Amino acid sequence: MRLVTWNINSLRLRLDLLRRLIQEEQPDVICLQEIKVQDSEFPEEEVKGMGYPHVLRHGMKGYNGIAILSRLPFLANDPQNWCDKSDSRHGCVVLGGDLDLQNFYIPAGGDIPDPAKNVKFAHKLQFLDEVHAHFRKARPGKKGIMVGDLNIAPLEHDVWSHKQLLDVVSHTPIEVEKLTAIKAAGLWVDAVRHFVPESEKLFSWWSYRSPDWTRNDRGRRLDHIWVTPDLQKDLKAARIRRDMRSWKQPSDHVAVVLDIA
DNA sequence: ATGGTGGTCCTACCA
Repeated sequence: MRLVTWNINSLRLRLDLLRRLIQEEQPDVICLQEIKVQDSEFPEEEVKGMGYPHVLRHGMKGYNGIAILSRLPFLANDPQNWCDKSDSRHGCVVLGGDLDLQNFYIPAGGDIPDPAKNVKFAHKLQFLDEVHAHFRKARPGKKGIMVGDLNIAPLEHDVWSHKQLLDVVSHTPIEVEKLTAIKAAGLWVDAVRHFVPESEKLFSWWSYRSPDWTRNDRGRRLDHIWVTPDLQKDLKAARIRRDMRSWKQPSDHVAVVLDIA
C-alpha cells in the first residue's frame, strides 16, 4: 500500500497539482490537510474522477479542513471535537477492518511561544494534551497509522537551525516534549526517520516568505507519518517529495510518501 | 528588529 500525506493549502486552487501527484505516485490512500473548503463546496466529482471513489471530508469555510481519499473502501468514524471547537482538524477511518488511519492538522500556534500571552499557542498545547489523552484511552493494542501536518519539527535536524529555532513556534521545547510524549506513549514509530538517519537534515515545509526557498534551504519537517510498532516490520520505503516545492504555484508543504506491506 | 508571501473572501485573519 502506498500512503501519501500532504498539506495542500487549498484543495480547489491546487486540484491540478493533486492530479500530478497522483500520476507520479499512484497512491492508494491520500490524506490532505488545509483543504480550505466547506463540505458543500467539496470537489467530489473531480476527486472521484482521479480514481478515489472513497472520500472522507471534514471541511469548513476558509480555514483548516482535512480529507482522506482512498482507492480502498473504509469505515469512517464520526468527527469529534478537539478543544471544544468544531474546526475540522482531524479525521479517522478504518481500513481493511482493523487498521486505524488518523489524519491530523494540529494548530500552528501563532507567533509568540507563551500560552499566557498567545491563545493560539495555548490552543496548540491543549490540542496536544487532548491527542495524548485520546490515544491513551482509545489506542491500547490497536494497529494504526497516524499522519498529518503536526506543525512541530521534533528533532534537531528537522529544522535548518536548531539553535536559532528554539524560541520559534514549531520547535520550542514545550511542544516538542508534548509531541515526543504522545509518540512514546503509543510506541509510535516515525516511518520517515526509520529510513533516514536522525543526523540528516530533512524538511517538508519552506516558508512562502522567502524570495528563493532553495537559496538557504531554511525548512522544517512539520509533516509526519507514524505507525504502531507491530507495523514496523512492514515498512518498505518512505520519502519526502522535496521537488514539489518547485512546482508552479506550490503549497508551502510537500507530500510525504510511505510504502507499507 | 523587521518584514517578507500566499490562502480565503471582501476585511481582516490565518499560515
